[in-house]
Amino acid sequence: MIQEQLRSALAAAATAEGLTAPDEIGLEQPANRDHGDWSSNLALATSKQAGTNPRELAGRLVANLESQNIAHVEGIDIAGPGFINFRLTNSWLHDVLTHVVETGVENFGANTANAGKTINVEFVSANPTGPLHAGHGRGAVFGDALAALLEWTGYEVTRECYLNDRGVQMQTFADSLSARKAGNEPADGGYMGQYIIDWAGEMPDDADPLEWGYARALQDQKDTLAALGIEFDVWFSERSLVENGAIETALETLKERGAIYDDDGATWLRSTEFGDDKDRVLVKADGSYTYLTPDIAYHHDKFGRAEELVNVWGADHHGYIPRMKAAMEMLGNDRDKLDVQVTQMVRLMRGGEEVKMGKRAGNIVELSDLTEEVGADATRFTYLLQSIDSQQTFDLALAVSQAKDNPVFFTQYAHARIRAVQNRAAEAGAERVPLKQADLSLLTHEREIELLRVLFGGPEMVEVAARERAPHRVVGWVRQLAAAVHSFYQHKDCYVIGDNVSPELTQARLWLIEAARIGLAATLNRLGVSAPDSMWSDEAEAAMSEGE
RNA sequence: GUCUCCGUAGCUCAGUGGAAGAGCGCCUGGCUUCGAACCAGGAAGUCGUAGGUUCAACUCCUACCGGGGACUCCA
Repeated sequence: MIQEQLRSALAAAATAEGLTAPDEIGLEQPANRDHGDWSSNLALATSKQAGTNPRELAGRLVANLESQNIAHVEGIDIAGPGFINFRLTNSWLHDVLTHVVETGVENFGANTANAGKTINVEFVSANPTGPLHAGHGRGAVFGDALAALLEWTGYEVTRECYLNDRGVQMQTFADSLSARKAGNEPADGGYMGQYIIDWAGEMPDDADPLEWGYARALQDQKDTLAALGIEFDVWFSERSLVENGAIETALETLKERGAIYDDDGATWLRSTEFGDDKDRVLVKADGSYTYLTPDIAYHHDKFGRAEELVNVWGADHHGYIPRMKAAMEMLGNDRDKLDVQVTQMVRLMRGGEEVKMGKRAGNIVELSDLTEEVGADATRFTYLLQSIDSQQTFDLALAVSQAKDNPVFFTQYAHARIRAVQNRAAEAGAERVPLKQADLSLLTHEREIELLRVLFGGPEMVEVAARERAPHRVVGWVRQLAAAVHSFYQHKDCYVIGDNVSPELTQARLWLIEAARIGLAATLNRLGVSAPDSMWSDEAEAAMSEGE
């Protein structure tokens, strides 16, 4: 690709000047087009080494670069403190179009940087004692999109959900169901939601409340997740850790390593020795485990199944990270291979007013209600709009609006518009010729070039987004591509078919929009959002054709 | 008090040490020939404050200010 060409040319120029170029020569696409298509800081980075000022060094480097006659380069300037700016002919972007079409929707943006590596992404992991709420939704969609993003870079990904299916909260849940079944209020600290009453009503008389309730809650969560297109490869039961002795084994191992001690009748983990701010109880004075203990065994188990682990946790669990990392280190795992992604809170708004109440669960809004109200596509896309590091305001009214201030609509509409043009071309008899026969050099309009420029950035976006564990970057990019599509589509000089458009130009533009469509569809697919061929609902379409 | 996330345009938020961004809102313009749920242009910034590192800091480091969250032998 173009970067490699430019980098090797820069490296050669540096060598000719007797300089040692940095391992990674700085090269970027300046935001400001006046600064050329590509810009390098090589002279700035090596001027000290050269013992001269950056601009003078840049002058010598440019003289050398010009003598190299680099492909696609039509001019090299020196700017500012000593940047070397390359101006390129459009031909380099025409190569991009070909490349995009060749990779197709399946492989657009994909790379193999992590091929052969296994990674386990654990997310949701909500107690199986009730429905998922809107807060879970953010972690659920983030985790699923992150998993897809990691697959995009070659990882073999396991999507996993941990089930806290033993312990006191399960008993509390069962007791609450029993109480409601008997027509009583749950005891203090019990589950008070309306769903407990509903479920108690469904529960057969002879059912074991704990087992029946567990199955009921789990099914509810699975249905909610399925409606969002989320499926797990592994549902990992905490009970299995008791049954196979993994918890006892982990405790034994920690004991052998001197990582635990007894005090006050309880067993403590020396987590302060590995970065925690206090030691943690593993076995309480009454002999039962704390929440942490099975979880340690669980994470240790995951390390046996994947090279790298990612956990998606809510902000309320951030304090839990140091003790888990400490425990993993004490069990001989690489703490840096456990990456915990923390999602900040979500506020739900509807037309400027905060939404706090759900239909069934009372003081929480259920994820299933949210999905039903705004649809799976808008739910996913909206959750993914922002970095998980920022608190989010999720506006339900905006998510369903059919206007460009709704990013979901704006982006999907770009895909539908391309389909509309392609259909119109087909109706007009403009059959797309094979790519090799199309004259892409006709694509010179500013809007066309901008589209190609954005498409070029796709693969790098994927690299960065995966490295940063940041699906929201994918969303940002696809919105940018959608904007470029709308801008191209709208421009009077950029019609794909028309009396003023030569058949050759029509062909080039048909391929251009197909490339853009590939970029949109590939990216939306990875985000788990559909790339529709039409924005009209079936009913609206039916109504229209009846009206004709 | 400790930990953590956030602080960038009026609002909601992007921003990978390199030359300040998007959408909304506001102002202006664009469908009597195409494809206006859209597009184009404009106004709007002490990047919380103060230091430090660097040729270069919104970005890294330190301290402070303001806001959210977490700090159980709960889960």
